[in-house]
Amino acid sequence: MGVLYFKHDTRKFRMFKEVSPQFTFAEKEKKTLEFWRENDIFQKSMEMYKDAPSFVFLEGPPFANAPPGVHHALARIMKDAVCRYKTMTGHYVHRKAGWDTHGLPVEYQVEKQLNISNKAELEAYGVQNFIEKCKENVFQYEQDWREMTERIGFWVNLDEAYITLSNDYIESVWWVLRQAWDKDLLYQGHKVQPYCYRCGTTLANHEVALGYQEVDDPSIYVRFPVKNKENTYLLVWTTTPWTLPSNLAVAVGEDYDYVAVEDNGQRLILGKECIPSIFEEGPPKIVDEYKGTDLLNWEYEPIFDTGTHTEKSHYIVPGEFVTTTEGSGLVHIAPAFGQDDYDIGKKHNLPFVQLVGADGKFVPDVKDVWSGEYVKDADPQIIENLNNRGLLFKATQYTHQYPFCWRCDNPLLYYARESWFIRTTAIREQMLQHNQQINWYPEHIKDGRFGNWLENNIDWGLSRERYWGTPLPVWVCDECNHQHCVGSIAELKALGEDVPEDIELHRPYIDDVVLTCEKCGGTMHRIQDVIDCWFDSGCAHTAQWHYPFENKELFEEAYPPDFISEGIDQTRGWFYSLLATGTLIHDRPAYKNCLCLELVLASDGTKMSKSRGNTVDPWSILNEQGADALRWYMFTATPPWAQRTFKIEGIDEALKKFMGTLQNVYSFFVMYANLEQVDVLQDAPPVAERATIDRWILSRLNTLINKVRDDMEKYHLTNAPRAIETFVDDLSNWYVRRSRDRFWGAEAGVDKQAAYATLYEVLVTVAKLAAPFVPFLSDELYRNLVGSLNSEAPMSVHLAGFPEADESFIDTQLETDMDFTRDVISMGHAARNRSGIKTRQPLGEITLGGLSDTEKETINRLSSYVHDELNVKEIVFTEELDTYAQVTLKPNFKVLGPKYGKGVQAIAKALAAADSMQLKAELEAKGNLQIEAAAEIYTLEQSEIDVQTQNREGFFVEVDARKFVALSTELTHALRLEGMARELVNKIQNMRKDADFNVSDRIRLRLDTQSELVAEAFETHREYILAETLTTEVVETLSEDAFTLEQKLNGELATISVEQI
RNA sequence: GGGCUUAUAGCUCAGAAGGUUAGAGCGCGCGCCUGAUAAGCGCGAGGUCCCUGGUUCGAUUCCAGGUAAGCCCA
Repeated sequence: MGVLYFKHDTRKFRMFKEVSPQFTFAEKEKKTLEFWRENDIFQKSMEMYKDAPSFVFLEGPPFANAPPGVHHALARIMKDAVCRYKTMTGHYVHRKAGWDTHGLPVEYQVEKQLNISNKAELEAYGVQNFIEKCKENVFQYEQDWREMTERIGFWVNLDEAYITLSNDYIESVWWVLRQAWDKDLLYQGHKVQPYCYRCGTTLANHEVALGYQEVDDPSIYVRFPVKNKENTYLLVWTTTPWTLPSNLAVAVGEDYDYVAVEDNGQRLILGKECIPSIFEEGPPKIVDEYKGTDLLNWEYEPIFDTGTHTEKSHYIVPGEFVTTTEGSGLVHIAPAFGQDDYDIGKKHNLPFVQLVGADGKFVPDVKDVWSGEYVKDADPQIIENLNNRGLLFKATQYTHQYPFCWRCDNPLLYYARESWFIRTTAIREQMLQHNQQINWYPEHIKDGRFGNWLENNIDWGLSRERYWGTPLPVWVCDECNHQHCVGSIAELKALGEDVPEDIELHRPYIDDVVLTCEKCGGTMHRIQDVIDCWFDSGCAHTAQWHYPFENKELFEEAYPPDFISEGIDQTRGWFYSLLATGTLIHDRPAYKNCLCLELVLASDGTKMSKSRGNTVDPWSILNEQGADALRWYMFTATPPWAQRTFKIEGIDEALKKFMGTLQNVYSFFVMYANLEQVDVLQDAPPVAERATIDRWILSRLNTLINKVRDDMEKYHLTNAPRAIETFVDDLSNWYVRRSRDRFWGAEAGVDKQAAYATLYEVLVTVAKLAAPFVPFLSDELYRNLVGSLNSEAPMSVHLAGFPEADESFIDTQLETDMDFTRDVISMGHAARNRSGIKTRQPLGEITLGGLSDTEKETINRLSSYVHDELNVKEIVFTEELDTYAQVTLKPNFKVLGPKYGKGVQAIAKALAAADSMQLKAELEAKGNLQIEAAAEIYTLEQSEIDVQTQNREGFFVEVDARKFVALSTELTHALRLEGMARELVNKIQNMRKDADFNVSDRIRLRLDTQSELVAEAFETHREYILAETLTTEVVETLSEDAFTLEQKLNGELATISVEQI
């Protein structure tokens, strides 16, 4: 590894690099990127902490089959700030990049690209060709991702990324599955799942959620003839007529009331509460009543031929899910379709009748005309058939939410399929325990959304009947049905026949591998399924290291990862899959800190989507305003876990408000330090000897350091930069504004040196504090400020340590005092505004009222700021509040509430009714006052009373809740002269600028006026005017080239000429 | 339908172990400044703290029930 430090050999006075006023942040950032690249700054930042405590960030792998959007940028920015902060606080930060590659979304894209729409066409195209296309597809936009990642400043190890399609990764996933197998947690079962016949696959839950649509389905009531009860029918409701041929039972609610009613000479059995919704034209005659339990085991005639079975079927069973809020209170049960149905079937040992094939069509066994028909198309025929046979009672339409395949938009069928499962229910308790050990940001995820999800855990349906994924490594013996789960490539080769040395662990290659059965010596073939790609990424904590085949030590150190961060939608996705696998194989939490990110909405507050056309291309921002502005906006506008509406104006604001201000303070500093040739490292006075305002800003700075560190340790990535922003505003608009003349033109000396040293220290520290958030700008500042002076310092801010507060600089009292003083000044400004007298005109006196003794002291101590800011000669305190303000007395509720309870309201009323000034006088005279309220006498101490002030008519007074600031607007002749002098300075300065003089140019000045006031002002304040304007000569005549203007000064005329010397 | 979250100024957000005059930035209006400024500064107007009940001397804050929005799940 190369040099870590700046490369100066000598320490002598150095200039800072000039800061050009012509720039764009985006351009400057590109140069910084180059610097990082050329000097391997990222690698160095890892290298230098090689032996430091490690901090492991685990990257949630994105798919590179679509270009990255702003929400990806959000995630990467958050991840980066944490990693940079951890690096700067002395950690070796693992941050391997990762790519997610498997899964149905990829297959779907490739199918579209190849114009394939079902499995048969795909098989015809060739599985091998198909998966090769998938491989290409998943890296289609990798370059975009890399470029965005780099440009945005996300330091992540892209060159050693883990990739879920690699053999190494798959092998680790196999190993994980084998662990589950050995613990008997991997099993084959039957489960009703949402199934798309077109795609030929079951869908994961979150996929189902993508496709709910409101549709009209048939809603029919069917008569099931009851056995042994003449002319009696069960009235059964369904919205899926196509499942009726597979009906095997009817469920009732045991506690519900049922009735037999007479209808057209027939007796119909139905739920009592269902009568109004079914018989809209009027209630029928009730001829009998039953409890649900009375109906149990009643048998009925099958309405379709379901074949012959040994198991009993077609009778009434109890069902907890039965409701009477819709339907008839009698629920049709077809165990092959619907989870509740399946469970009932299992419980009551019903036969399993599935008259629908995997292609979504009725199987040929169905004797009726709709054999071979797609089930949804058969609905009308079935209804007609029932009608013809007199079994249909009523048919209407029913509008409800029904899931559709998000890929092909076909309705999903709930359909029992053979599937492989991980018995996560067996490790639920451990998962819950581990969840308790995770720090969630925001906290409520732990016991809210995520905790609830874990509580309701069901076994993980793992298998997918697809092509592009990690193959499920289970082989089955053709002879004896023995099953075996392979856990490594070595094992595969040991058990397999002629396994190619470089076998690729994907279909179709892996399907060709035949194993020899350990039990019977027979031939074993792999089951055809691949696994849920959530399982892939869920193994990342382990598989990214190719553990346990490699990196054993590294893994031990790196598990569990310290930090992950993804969208909150990953609660049931990656957050869960990591925890499940982590619990399964390591029985430890899978991560320590999880930062959940909320959705990024478009500027109109709706979801960003391509179809709406309201997406934002990150590049449009990166090229325009730059990465730092985007980052700053992301951090400060909204907490990461709150939904944000993405507004470009917000980025402009970040640019102006924060970056612009910081940049300006920085260029101000560099400009004058160079101009005045100040060696800031030389003779920096001890802090205790510096000016009050220096000590103030240094106190603020060190308080800020504590705050930022504290926030960052708690992953409050919004509070920290917001605090920095406030600080920078104070720095610019108070420290620099109030100290400007100490930097420019002041005599060399301790105070000037102190000002430069202070501002320098502050800027360097701010650069470091801001480095995790705005890595570009902060590095530029740092490199110029530090690199120009100090050859011993690390060559980038990202190699420098994070600031640590020097507690001895923190003076909380001073900070509070300054706040108070600024508050008074602000009120003074308001009063001046009202008076309409501009700040440049000095005023004689300002009167402050309502201040405590300590507050008066504070103002006295910091009086120079009040004088300067408000341009007043004297500060006067008064006790006569009522001269300037209306005064009311209020009880101090916080104190008196607990003391008198109900009495406070009465006291408040009494105080309001009484004469405030009289009471106040009494209070001041005696130290307390007595008041009668609600027939009781209360004695109130001074501390129990709040004296409040309100504005009294009069435009020069500014009042807040308890104090006021009043300006004396009387102008004496002396004040007028001084105001005029400042007016002169102002005009001359403007002329210097208009004439394009350099800041440090000395000038000759000519003043020609008939106004006695102007002439007198000039004479009286001659020295001041000349000094301010760098005038060395005042002359009667000037050359013709001199810049001359006729000016109006507070209404007086004068002709002013200036000329460079 | 269930779970979780959110609701404070036109917009984006702070905030308060419950205390009676609720803050900031942007935007808007007025003014100032124009030799640090992708300009800056100051000041001002702008609020039923979503609604309804309850607890309390006192609720925007706590509790319950609604309403609306979002996410997740059905």
